Amino acid sequence: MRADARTNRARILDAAEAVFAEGGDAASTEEVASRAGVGIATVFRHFPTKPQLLEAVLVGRLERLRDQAAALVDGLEPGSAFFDFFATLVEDAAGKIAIATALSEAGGGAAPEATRASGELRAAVGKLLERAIEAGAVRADVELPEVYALLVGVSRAAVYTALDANVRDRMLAIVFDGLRA
Amino acid sequence: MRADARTNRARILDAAEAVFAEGGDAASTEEVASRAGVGIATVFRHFPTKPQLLEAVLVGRLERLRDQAAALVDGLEPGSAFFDFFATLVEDAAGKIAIATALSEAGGGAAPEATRASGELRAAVGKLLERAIEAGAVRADVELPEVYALLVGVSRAAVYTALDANVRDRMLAIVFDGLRA
DNA sequence: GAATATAGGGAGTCGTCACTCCGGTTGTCG
DNA sequence: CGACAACCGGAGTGACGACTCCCTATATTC
Repeated sequence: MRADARTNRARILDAAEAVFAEGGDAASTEEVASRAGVGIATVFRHFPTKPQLLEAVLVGRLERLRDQAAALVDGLEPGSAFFDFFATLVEDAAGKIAIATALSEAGGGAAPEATRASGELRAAVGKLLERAIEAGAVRADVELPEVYALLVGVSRAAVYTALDANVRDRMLAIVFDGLRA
Repeated sequence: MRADARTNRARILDAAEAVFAEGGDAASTEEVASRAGVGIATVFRHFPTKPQLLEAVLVGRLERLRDQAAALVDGLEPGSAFFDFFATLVEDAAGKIAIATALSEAGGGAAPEATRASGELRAAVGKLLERAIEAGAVRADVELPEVYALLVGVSRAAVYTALDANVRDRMLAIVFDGLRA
């Protein structure tokens, strides 16, 4: 692969992430191309169909989240590691439709890479949850599926209602209380 | 207004509700028309633009929810009235993209009717919450905005993750615990 | 039951968007 | 530095969806 091809690919991915974060997947490919400073054909050469471009963005996001979660697993406090990850993710999701979509599109489509990445993130969150339960910071009868669902739901709420930070924190506090007591 | 016009209008609204519930607002107007058993032109005569059709569906849903909430206010137990409404709404939202959208689109667009209906629903939920707090079923420091945000979020989670009933109930239980303790 | 306004239907129109074709450009390797 | 392959860009193309035009059909009114 030639050098300019590699940098263009990266530029396209960055632009696509920004564009889809703002406009959702309804945003046009042409918008992505112009934001990346390349022609449309270049976008389609790197990602032959729009779903494939969306998948690439999705996988990037999921892997970054997975790495964040994995890094926190080896951190010090299991309890705050779990809650911090939860809160950070929701905070990041505000204004970024794509993150919420990334979370929930978990293997819904027939995109193998996305399914894999989603599974890995889920596993990383599972580890975080497990440690938090062992440390007594989360109720023992809480399981991964409902935690994941809450993560998805609260993220989407943050995206779709123009939530100011205050309300968002109060909402998180309620959910966290439910996870603890 | 002629009789057939009235029945056609109702048929279109019903069809639109079903179609948009399944496919989201990306579903085509032609699909709505054929499901209603009328021509496309008829749909456009009653609702001159697609946003207006969407708004009409939205207002219908919001008003029905508002009525449900209002009916529960005069019911017997304030605590279970609140939690029942919450649970019922989330249950109904599963598989119906439109309900979740209806909740969150709350005055986002410049649609006056929708804004009004959304405000009325919000007020009805507010009453429900107020009574529940007075009865000691919900913590006193909980306020409407975060409750509404949770309603939106949990509904969307139910829609976008293929949530089975079991996980959905466990998720609700966590949120309810957070609202109580 | 005839006259008339009102409503319906389906074949268009127009714009948009995903995707392609081909002539020009540029990195790379001997 | 020159030649070749890899890459780029932008003007197309085809499909699809929102919306319109106009002729036909039906409800209403006297």
